[in-house]
Amino acid sequence: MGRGKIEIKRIENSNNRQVTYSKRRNGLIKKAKEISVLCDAQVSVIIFGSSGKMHEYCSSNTSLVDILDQYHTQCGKRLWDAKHENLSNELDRIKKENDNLQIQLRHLKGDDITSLNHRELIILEDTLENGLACVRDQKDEVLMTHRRNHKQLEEGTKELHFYAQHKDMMMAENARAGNNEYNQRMRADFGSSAYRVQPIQPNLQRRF
Amino acid sequence: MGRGKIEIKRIENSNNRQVTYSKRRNGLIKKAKEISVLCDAQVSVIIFGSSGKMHEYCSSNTSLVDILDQYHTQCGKRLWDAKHENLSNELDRIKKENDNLQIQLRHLKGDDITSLNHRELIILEDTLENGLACVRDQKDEVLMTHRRNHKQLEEGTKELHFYAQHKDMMMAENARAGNNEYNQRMRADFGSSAYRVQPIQPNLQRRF
DNA sequence: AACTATTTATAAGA
DNA sequence: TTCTTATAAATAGTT
Repeated sequence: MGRGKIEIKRIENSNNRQVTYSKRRNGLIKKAKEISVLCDAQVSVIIFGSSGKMHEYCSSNTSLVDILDQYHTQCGKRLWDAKHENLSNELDRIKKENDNLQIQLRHLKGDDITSLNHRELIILEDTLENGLACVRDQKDEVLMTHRRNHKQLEEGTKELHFYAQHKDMMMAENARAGNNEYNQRMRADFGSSAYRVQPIQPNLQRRF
Repeated sequence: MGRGKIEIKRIENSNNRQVTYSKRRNGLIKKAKEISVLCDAQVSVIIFGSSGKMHEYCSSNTSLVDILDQYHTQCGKRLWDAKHENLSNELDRIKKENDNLQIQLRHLKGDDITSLNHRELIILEDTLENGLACVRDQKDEVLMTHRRNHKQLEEGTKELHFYAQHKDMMMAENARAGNNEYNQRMRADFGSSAYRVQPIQPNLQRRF
């Protein structure tokens, strides 16, 4: 449609090609608009020229995302690349796993167990008994550790009292002998952190 | 371009609209092919008619996915990224929930509890005791139901024996009296499923 | 689905 | 690029 007929094959003259591209691109988009209005159709046209620049048309009653959604629904092709598919599958898998865990958890808490048979109830009971035993052991363990710490603390205190008494005696004796250097060393030793009584830690207090 | 000029607005006659759609759709796709060949362009055309059926053209040197990738690169519009992001977020959320459940579950089974403090151990112990109580109640319940069923079965059997004895007596008596019609009816009655002893169901047997 | 009178698109030239 | 215009192509209405 023009001054002369042309063959439909790549236009070798780059200038001509660019001009034709520009004209026909407008024509194509005009046609797309027309069909969408005349026939109430949803149309998407995306064109990249050889320069790489993009031009797009999408009918007014919709959006490219809508159209691609429909595309996906209708032909089942996996446009939403591998990433999407993988994510989607993993989500499904994890949701199922989640449901399973929820059920197990409820069973262990004694909920929703009316559907279980005798064998399953026995397994559940065993699991709970075992868990309970472990928890009680651990509770004992924590208690013992606490007692041990407490005892050590008391022994430390006794020792401190012993040294303190000792110090008083020695200092009194040395004061009489005029040995001031010794007194200073003793003061320094007993003032150091190694012999200082630590208060019980607040978080330990809270635990018991 | 036809016998008469038309206004570019929705064709109200549905038959005309359908015909025009079909013609113009072919025209559009032909034009798309031509521009892609003549000008070395990448073209994608997607059309949904009012019936909802899809038609598609994509230039031969490429694919829709390629074109959408380029679209994405070039205009930075998110298109399906929003969806991707949603999926990704949900996946993270559910994974976290899953981890939590796994930890709770392990704790209830008595695993990984060395990090728990005394207060937490007590809560865990309570939960386990409560669960155990529920499970034992349910076990009892199942057992009682079974016993009740068993008893009913036994009573049924006794009853059957009574009728069977009764039948023998009656038949003997009637045989002496030559009443064959009565005997036949009795045999039919006691042979019917209503009085047949049901075997204990295999799945019930397996449960106990 | 074919036909065809007309309209529309566009190739080549300016 | 844009305008012009001769001509090819598309298509509206008809059969």
